[in-house]
Amino acid sequence: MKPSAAITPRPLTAPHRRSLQMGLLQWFAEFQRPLPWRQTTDPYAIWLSEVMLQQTQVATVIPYYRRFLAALPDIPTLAQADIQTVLALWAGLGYYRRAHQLHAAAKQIVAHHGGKLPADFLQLLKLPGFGPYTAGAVASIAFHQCVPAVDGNVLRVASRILADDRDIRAASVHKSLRTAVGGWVVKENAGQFNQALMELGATVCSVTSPRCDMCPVRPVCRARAAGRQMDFPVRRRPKAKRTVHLAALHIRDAQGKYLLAQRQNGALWAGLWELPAVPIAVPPHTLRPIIRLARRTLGLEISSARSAARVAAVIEHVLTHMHVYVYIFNCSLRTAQTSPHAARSPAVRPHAARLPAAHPLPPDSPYQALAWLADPARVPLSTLARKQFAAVSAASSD
DNA sequence: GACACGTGGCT
DNA sequence: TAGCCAAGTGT
Repeated sequence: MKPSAAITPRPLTAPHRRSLQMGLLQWFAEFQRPLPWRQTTDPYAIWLSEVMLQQTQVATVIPYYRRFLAALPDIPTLAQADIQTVLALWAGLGYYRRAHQLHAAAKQIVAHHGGKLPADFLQLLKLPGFGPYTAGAVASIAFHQCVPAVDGNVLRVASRILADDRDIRAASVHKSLRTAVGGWVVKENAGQFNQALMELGATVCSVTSPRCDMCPVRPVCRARAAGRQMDFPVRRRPKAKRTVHLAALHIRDAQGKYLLAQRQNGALWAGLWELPAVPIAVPPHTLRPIIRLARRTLGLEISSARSAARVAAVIEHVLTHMHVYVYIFNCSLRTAQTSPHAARSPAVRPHAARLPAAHPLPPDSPYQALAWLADPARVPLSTLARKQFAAVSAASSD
């Protein structure tokens, strides 16, 4: 059977929902791991554990959690502590923004909430470092609010229970699953229920080898019923990187200055400088076909005297979403354009215009400015641009 | 929606 | 081994 199109899975039936709730709570009561933050009802301690556990494994967190709580046992103490002290306690855990935000939130709590965590999901969400997960976890575990706490484990568990064939990586699917799980939460026992779901994901419903034989939720799991527990969650195959070819122009004036181009704001590499380049469909052999493109998209009149010039260097650069090949040509401008002249295009920014001899650009150019620069290192360069200059200087020293 | 952010563990 | 992933958030 062809996999169905990605649609919102139908909700659990009421009997299945009740079976899930009871099975999970009983299982959790019996089999939960005795973790330090499960021995407390202090909202601050619970908050601290939730922040430390973000993208960080339980075993790593435990010693940091103990040490931090011993040194800074409550919110006022944390709020008064020097940030250096906080960071020293966090050192080695990673994601240091969490420590800054924890500290900032403590200060806000002292200033605006009398030193106590607000006992409400939406209030918590306003504090630094509280996203939907942490606000849900603290609201339900510390304050018994009936809200879901959906982390990576819960996403996986819910995806399997519902046999959800949508891409688990999409934020829209996270949101949809948060809503679904919100309908499962046991009102009187929200904190226990949420922790049970996470614990199930961490210890039974694992990524690579779900142990369905010991799963309390097996009777309601649609993936298991179909014998397809390994088919969920569905992860979109990372899109194949598209390949982009660029012809870049290595142009120097009589003083040896480089002609550089500054990327448009909002574009890839926004505001950074590089050799002026034009996109081309296929790897080029000679400069000839580039000349017309340069005139149209860069406003540059390339001399046709060297139109048979070959590629001087090839750069390869890989980004998250594309594979870039840059073919560098050594070329020169027609004489009229090599002489300095003032910027007159509105596309040229004032500071660029102060640079010696900026060039005007067509309105739809991928660049916001062109300028002659003696030393490219003095302007911000993308990694790709650094490769360009490395290649150019290597080629010219041959 | 795509990325950056840190570190450790696993296949 | 080169990714992938772990109790995510902010931009």
